[in-house]
Amino acid sequence: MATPRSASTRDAILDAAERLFAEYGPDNTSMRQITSTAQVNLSAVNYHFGSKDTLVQAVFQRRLDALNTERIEILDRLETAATDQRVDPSAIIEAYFGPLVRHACKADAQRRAFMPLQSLTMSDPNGALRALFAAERNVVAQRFTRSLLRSLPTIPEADIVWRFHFMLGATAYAIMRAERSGRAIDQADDEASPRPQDLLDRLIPFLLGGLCAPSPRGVTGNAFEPTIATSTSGTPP
Amino acid sequence: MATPRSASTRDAILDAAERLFAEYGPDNTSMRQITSTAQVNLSAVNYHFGSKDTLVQAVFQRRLDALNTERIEILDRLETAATDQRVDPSAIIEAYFGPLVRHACKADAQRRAFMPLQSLTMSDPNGALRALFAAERNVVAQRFTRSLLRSLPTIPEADIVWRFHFMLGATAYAIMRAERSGRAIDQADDEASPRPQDLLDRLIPFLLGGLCAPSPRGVTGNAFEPTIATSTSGTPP
DNA sequence: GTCTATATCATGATAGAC
DNA sequence: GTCTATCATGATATAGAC
Repeated sequence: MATPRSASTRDAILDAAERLFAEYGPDNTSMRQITSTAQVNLSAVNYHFGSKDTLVQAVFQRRLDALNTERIEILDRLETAATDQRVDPSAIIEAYFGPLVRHACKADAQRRAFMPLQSLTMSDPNGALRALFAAERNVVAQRFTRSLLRSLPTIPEADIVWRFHFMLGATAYAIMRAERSGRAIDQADDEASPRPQDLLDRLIPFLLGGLCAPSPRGVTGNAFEPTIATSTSGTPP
Repeated sequence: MATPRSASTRDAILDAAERLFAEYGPDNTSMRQITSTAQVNLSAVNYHFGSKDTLVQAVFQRRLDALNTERIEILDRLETAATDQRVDPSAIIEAYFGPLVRHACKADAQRRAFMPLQSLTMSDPNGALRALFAAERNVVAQRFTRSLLRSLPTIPEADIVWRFHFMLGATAYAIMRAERSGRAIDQADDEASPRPQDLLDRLIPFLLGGLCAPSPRGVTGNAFEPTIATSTSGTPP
């Protein structure tokens, strides 16, 4: 926000941190690893980001913004293309999870290994990260939840919200498995990463099947509600 | 294996480590925190477990063993109760994921907060843990995969295997969300934890719907195979 | 078996010259 | 803005008395 002069080293730090975080996780990545990988001075990270926590935050934020922008663009196109407002639910799911999977599996330009960010967000013990993302994630999640509601009028809203979380979990886990099989951050071949489309072909039918599953006996009571707020429901954690 | 004398302090360490790991993750838990919580000496953990890594391993192993034993017992009962070998698939899913969810949400005796172990296993950056669990997990996963195959003859085996992983991811994520909302490790009320049955009532239909979803166009080629090996398929990562 | 005391090391952050 | 040098802290692990 304040002093973006010499964006070069700043971005070098972000890129290096992103690679290393993807491989080892933020906790197991030292600032010295980051700065030596980025070939910048150790103090540069404190100068540009203030602290390691702020750097972690910035790394995640950068990718999350790009991801959500792409997701919203796709959904916009889908909704304007549909004559009525009933978009194919499979396309909605693809619009949300497709960019995530593709980003996660992408071999980035010269560097390899990209961050399965939301996967790591899941398991971070630092609550600050989660809180920071909650706001922005809710905006796009609400868009998608509303679109799914219109597309699947027979599914109760509470089920849509719950199952959206379940879908996220299934996808995140699948991404991690796919990423880990890529291994070895230092290898040079940029195209050996697992094909994201193969994973999506397996994943989307599962997600759609789960999303559209019949609700059992009367479990309409919102025992404890997930965190994506639609219009009515609050956020307990 | 070698020297189980004075199991008291050993178990105290395991219990304390389990609580703290669940709250902060193994990486963000120091041995000093563990030993002071367990009210044992710092050196005791090195004496009993050799290193911190071995302790982490032991903590996970203990719970995983109990979990798998329970799962197999339930599945055994289901299969002997069924006249033919076709068990209700919903019951099979419950047999696998029910104990996991219940364990994760359980308020343990005097202590509160239990570990969502497989959830953390997902995100551990240490490959050793994963490798260690792979063998034992495969044994029970194979049992369940075979049972699901008999129960759902129309679903291709490859889909069963893939979707088993997706189910694991959805469950792990849901557990983490439920656990995190429990918060605060030191509070005294043992029964305030989220009801596991409420979560299961939401989760099982989703899992069943995803598992039984129709397979789309011909994606029978095993592009990259998940790690649970049945009879025919290998394990690429 | 258990403890005190300590060795050894890596981390995040900062001070101050340039 | 960038660097060197350093601080203070907390980590795991070990040596050796009891």
